[in-house]
Amino acid sequence: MENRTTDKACEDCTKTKNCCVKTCFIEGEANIFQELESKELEFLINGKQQICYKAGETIIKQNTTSTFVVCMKSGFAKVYVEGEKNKNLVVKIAGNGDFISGGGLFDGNVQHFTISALTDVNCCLIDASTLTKLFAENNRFAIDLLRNHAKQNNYLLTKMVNLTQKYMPGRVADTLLYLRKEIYKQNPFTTTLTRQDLSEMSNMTKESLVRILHQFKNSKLIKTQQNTIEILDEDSLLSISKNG
Amino acid sequence: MENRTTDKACEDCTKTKNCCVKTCFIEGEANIFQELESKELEFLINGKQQICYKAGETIIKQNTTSTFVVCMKSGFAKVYVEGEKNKNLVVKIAGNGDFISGGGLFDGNVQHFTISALTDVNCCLIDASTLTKLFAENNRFAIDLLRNHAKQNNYLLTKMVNLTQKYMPGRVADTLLYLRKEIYKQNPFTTTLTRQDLSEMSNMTKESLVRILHQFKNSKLIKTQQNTIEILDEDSLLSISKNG
DNA sequence: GCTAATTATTGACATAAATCAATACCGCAG
DNA sequence: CTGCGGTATTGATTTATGTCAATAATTAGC
Repeated sequence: MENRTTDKACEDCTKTKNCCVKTCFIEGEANIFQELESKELEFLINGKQQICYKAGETIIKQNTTSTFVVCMKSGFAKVYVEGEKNKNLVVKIAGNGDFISGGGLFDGNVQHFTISALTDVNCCLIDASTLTKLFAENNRFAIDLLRNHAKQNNYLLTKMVNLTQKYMPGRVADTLLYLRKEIYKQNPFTTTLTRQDLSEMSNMTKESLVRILHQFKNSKLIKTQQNTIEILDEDSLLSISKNG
Repeated sequence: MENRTTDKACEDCTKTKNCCVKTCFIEGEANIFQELESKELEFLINGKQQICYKAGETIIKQNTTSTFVVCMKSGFAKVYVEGEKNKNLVVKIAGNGDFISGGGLFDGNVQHFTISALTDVNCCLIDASTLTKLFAENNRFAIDLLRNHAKQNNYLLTKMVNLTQKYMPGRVADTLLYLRKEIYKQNPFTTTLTRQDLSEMSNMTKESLVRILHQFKNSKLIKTQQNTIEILDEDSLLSISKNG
């Protein structure tokens, strides 16, 4: 838990205690706090730590023990598993409002993935014990947490099938569509992900990824300029994703 | 939910209402009911259906809508995702006491995998609404369910990395060790899984699986006789699993 | 108990994708 | 502006694994 920095936004948040949980997680993927009453939120807020990370910093390190759950306030982070032989598998990109549980929570407290900041990241660390204490008062909150876990489960299942049963072009198409639709939500999107990162999302070498991007470019499916990618023919990418 | 049969065990259970949840899930993987009080168990038992399936029958079909959670009482079932092009991926084998949630529970009620009986199976179907009603009375139960989901999550994460980052021998070694340690829990074990099933657990073609088994046999790592497999050199298999 | 139908095994070949290697490009420190 | 470290791109080659095809071995039906 080294590498902490405190910027202006964090100071503001500490002062008002009104920023992170209460205000910032309304729109997120999980929207996990919607069921909480004010006093319950207050309880959470008192227990949390709001931390800022610089791009490149490690937020959670795989195989370390911790009981924190990460709530993203701003910025993007990559969630990945470090395999043997220096091979990583990027599981997902976490963005605004995402609630990254799983890991060791409720299961031994050992983190099963590393989370690393792609941009400057402002996030909260909430201790698991704070969460579980709330269950007694508000069981709908437990259901929300379960829903978050179930979604994650189904996401992993789908990803596993995609990675094992599709050829490279299909996997790259998946990665591009995921970034466009789920993460950046705009069409020419600019990313801080390197080709290496993209290849680790798509389960292939960086050389293979580059070649596929080149093919897509030649076929007028996408346009690329350094780290800016524009999807020109979404329908074709979708059909490639469905394995053509 | 067709193909229901009722055998003696089920009749007994219906009479006594003391069999499935209360008695049979003490030793299971999840042991999800340990936190429940008697009257809460009674509530569950009243809402459940105890069903017997014959080997080969489908218990849950992917992409159908249902709100059931499956609790295995006896027998084995395979849990698999049906991908495109008739390619399946066997995610896990469910055995005695296993609690198979995930699927659509808390997330749209659409099943994300198929469960099919490998042997005759005796199991309970419990409606999700029955479970969630219990949360209000007993929040530790929610935590147990969360733990079950978290374990499943971490299992999927590990499996995903294994399937994508290991060569075939490593994947087959994983499959054999999994069956021996987690499922059958004895050394010469006899399985009803076909080579096709084994290959779908290991993400390869049946031909490749057969070849690897043959290699293992030649190297004196295992002994096979039809559907009975004996692991002779567990240490070597473990080292192959760690990628050699 | 015998034929039909699955399932398992083995071999020859094709190919998707990794590896190795070389060069080109870019951002940054001086 | 200039050289340096990392990132990106492209090509040549190797290799792991799938596909196709033929045969053997089991299991199931009559």
